[in-house]
Amino acid sequence: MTPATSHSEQLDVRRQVLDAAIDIISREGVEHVSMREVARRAGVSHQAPYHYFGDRAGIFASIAEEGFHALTAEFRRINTGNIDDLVDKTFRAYVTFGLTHTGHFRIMFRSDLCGLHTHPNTATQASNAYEELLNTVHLLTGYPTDSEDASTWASFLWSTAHGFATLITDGPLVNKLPDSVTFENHLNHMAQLVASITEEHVARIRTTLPK
Amino acid sequence: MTPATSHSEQLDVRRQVLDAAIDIISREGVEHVSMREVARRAGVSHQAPYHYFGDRAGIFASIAEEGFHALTAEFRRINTGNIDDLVDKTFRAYVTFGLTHTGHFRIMFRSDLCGLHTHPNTATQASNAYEELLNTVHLLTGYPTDSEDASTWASFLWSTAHGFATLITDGPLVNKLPDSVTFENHLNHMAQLVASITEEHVARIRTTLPK
DNA sequence: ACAGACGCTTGACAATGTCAAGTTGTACGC
DNA sequence: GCGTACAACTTGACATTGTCAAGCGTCTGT
Repeated sequence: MTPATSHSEQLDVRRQVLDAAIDIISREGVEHVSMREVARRAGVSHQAPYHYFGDRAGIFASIAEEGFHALTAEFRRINTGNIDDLVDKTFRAYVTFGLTHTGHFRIMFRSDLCGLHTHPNTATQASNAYEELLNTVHLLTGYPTDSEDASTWASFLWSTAHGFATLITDGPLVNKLPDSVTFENHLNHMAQLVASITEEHVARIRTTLPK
Repeated sequence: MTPATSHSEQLDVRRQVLDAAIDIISREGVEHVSMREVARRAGVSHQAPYHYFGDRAGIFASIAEEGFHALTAEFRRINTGNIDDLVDKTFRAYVTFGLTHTGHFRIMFRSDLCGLHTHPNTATQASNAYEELLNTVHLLTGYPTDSEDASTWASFLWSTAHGFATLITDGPLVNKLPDSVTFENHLNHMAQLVASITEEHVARIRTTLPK
């Protein structure tokens, strides 16, 4: 309709398309994201999104890229602060991220929606997140970041937090708790369990392999 | 074309539709499952699947139902056998299930595809799996299956295995391992880590809370 | 002044999910 | 033996979708 050429609106369309998609994903699920609906919400024609994202997978790749970038920042913030309770903080941060950025989270691990090797920028951001988690493991255990032990530990931490966040956001787990248990309580107990279990093990490693 | 009324083909269409969908999901991802394609593969008209499943979500609900049923059977088999190495066996069984039944696994935790409260049979099977895992926790720790501690532990085991399986089947994790680490190795180390970490903690609980 | 890019738009196409309305065989009550 | 009812489909239609193709106006550099 209107030409919409004012400078302040230049990149607005890209942002609005992304936000529309993120909103739909978090409310209704990935399947309800359509090119034409996000275009409609951004107030542009059904082909405008193609200019910025190439195709539907391109939108998802951009969302995943944002997501990994934000997650990396969280990990880094934790690692560069007070390093007490690293496991507890990282676990909570991951789960909280999944709950507060559901629109991103639901995309980030869907290789069928945005193949990492066809979207290298997304792959880079995913790598960065994993690298930062290896750093967490290093701070926690002392293992060098390129060691096999470190990758096992990083997988353990990521898997545990990822599994919990997934089951909470999408899975059948949340309804299966005893009535007395609120979600907050459950998260607290899980974070505590993972942290204590991990730190016991780390302490034992440190005594058998001193320095 | 042909009438196809022989008795042996009575429920064949239902099965063939399901198998076609499962095959597509595991090979190409959920998004590539279409009513018309599964009908085509089953050799029937594009409306035939509606007779058995109602709508697209109905197909996914049936697949998830099968998946939870099979997973429950695995858990039960482990719990009723030799109860040594319960954690290791359960972890491996879960991850192996995800890898060998990818078509089912990718659906089972997608509430956007088949809402559990609109598909009660699926919800029942999901509950059964969780109950059996609570039983695992009971055998492992002695906690009563309806206790808060048991649900925390069940969530821990499920989350860890689920997260790992998800990251391996769909996530960016698998490419991030050091070159020297094969998948088999990684699974072995993870299973061992989770098992040892858990059993250390269980042993400590048992000494502080005797009997 | 003008070529080319950027940021869109309009138009078309095949494919999809689903509603509505048949059609065909089989089972069962009477 | 016949009608009714149901199961297991089929055919047809419709709006909506992802994407290709081509066009249009505005800015930018030369």
